[in-house]
Amino acid sequence: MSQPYEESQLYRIRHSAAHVMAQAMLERFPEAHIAIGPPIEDGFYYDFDLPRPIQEEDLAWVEGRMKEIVKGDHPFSVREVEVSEALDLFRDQPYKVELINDLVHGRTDENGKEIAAPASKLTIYTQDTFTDLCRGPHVASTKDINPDALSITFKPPAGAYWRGDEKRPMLTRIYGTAWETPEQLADYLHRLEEAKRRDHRYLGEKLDLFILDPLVGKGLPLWLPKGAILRDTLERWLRQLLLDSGYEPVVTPHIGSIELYKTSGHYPYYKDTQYAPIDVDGELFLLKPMNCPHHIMIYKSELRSFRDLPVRYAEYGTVYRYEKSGQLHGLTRVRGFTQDDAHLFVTPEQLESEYISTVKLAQYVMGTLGMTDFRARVGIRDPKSDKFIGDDALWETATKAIINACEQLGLDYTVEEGEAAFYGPKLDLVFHDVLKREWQLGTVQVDPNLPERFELEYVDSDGQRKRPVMIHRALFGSVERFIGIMIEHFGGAFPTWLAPVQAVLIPIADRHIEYLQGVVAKMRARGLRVEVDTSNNRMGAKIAMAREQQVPYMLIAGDRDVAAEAVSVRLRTDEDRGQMPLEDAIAHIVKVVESHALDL
RNA sequence: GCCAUUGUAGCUCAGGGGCAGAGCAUUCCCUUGGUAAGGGAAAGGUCAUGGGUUCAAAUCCCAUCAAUGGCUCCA
Repeated sequence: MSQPYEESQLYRIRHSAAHVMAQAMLERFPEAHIAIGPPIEDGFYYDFDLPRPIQEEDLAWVEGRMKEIVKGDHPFSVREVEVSEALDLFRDQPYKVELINDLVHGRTDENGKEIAAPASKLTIYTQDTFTDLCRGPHVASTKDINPDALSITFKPPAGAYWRGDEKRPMLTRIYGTAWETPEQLADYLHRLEEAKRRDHRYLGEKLDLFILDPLVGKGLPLWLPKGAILRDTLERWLRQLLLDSGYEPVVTPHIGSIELYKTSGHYPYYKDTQYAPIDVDGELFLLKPMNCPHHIMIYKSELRSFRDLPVRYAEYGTVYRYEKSGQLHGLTRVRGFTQDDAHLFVTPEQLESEYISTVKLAQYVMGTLGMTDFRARVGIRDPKSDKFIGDDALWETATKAIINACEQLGLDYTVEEGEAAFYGPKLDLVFHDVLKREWQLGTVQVDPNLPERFELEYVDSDGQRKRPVMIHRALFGSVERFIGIMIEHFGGAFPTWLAPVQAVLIPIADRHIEYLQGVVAKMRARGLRVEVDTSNNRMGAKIAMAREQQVPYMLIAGDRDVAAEAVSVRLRTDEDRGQMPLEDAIAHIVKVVESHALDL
């Protein structure tokens, strides 16, 4: 288990399967050019430059042919060749020639990564009739690939730029998946199904949470009442938490003068993702792409004493960013979104402890929601890039403060170069969702640069004017994205305190409706969100529908319950709690809601 | 934005040059049923939009718009 993926048998199987796919593809498309085909998580792919678009029939044929080749028991043989021989071997394959030249001239490897030294020898692997430039490793023989644990038709073909560069040709990428046993393949396909069932776009519609309407505009979600109450509940909770933690709410407008963003330095960095400026009487305004400059101006509105610090301003700030149409995706990638944004202005001495308590707050918030599968990523600047402003000393102390905080918090963190914000280094909490995709949610950033640019000051105890440090932080990141991820995390079965409908009251016959309407009044008076199902369905159908909607509690009432001032309690988990006195049932649900419990 | 695919009722989808279809949802009627969907009827459509080919287009062709899977980028 501790063996790295790259050294595992599964990795070899997938790498070898990619070669088998390339062989079959070249049989189907003899004039195709082949690019690269590495193993990836859960499978492999190979990129091709094809003479025509690939059809489903082609994929089916190639998959069938792959299984034949695999059964053929062809050994994978490796041979070391001179550069000249390699160039000759692959003279009809321009992508391979480019790879060879980059390797021998010591520029980059097949992944586009820089390499330390030029390669003097190259290796080629051959199975059956197919030879590929490859560093290996491979399985001994094609028979080590289980034909019943192999599929390339499970996923549609995709476009991919040669070497990931949007200026280079668009190739056709064919994904495959391969496992050691058919059971593992079935398991994987089942996982994909499960991910589909949890997809927030599917659940968003099924649970009436939000819609995206082309007439409104793409990437601009509309929150339906049920989605809005969930969002509002989440926002109110965090707002109160922030008030309790010494934050002050502020409110800022949706557009701002372009001069503001030129001063902050945002303008050149965000140019590509901004909407065109709005001309108002000859003055240019931008739809707000971020909130920080506005909060800075609030800080600047009066002279600050060291006694005032830390100043903590929080806002649900809606920002607008132009995203290319192809990358819009449900709630997780939109063009107008709301950050749970806050900016803390602290003295250099306060930085570390304030930073630590901010990260702790983020951990508390995620812990309460039961979303705890995180990794910590420290993003520092890439010294070779010009994407980062400010001088080295400021960056160094800011970066040190973050690393120190991580150490003190005992976080398991990685440091990644080039991942910083343009104004300072940051710690991102990267969440792993059910598909094992990574999402940056919370971020806590140290910014020594904007205080410089805006000439922020405070008067210290010695009467001297000094420069504060800023912390930019968001715990959810984007409320839209966060809720999208939350929908998938819970599969729509939200903790009771967040569930749009917390209980459905189900009468067994119409004569029980009146009793349940009394129950509704009582529960609503306790702040619960409940509904009576007065539809003309049988009880079984009402239960099925409440289950579909993932309503946590179903309170059923018939003659026996009315007579006993009780309800029969059933949970969305199918657990039957039996008859409970009405007051007990209500008290239990109120307790679950107020404690933000994850269990019912 | 780029490559590929798709767009038919509110939703999920069938149909594929010659009368517009089903299930669920909606409305109404019957049924009043004790823990995963009782029965019947009605209503619902410029087949994404615009142009073209044809005696005839939802169906074939072109363009546009949107969605989906990827790539690149990102909260």
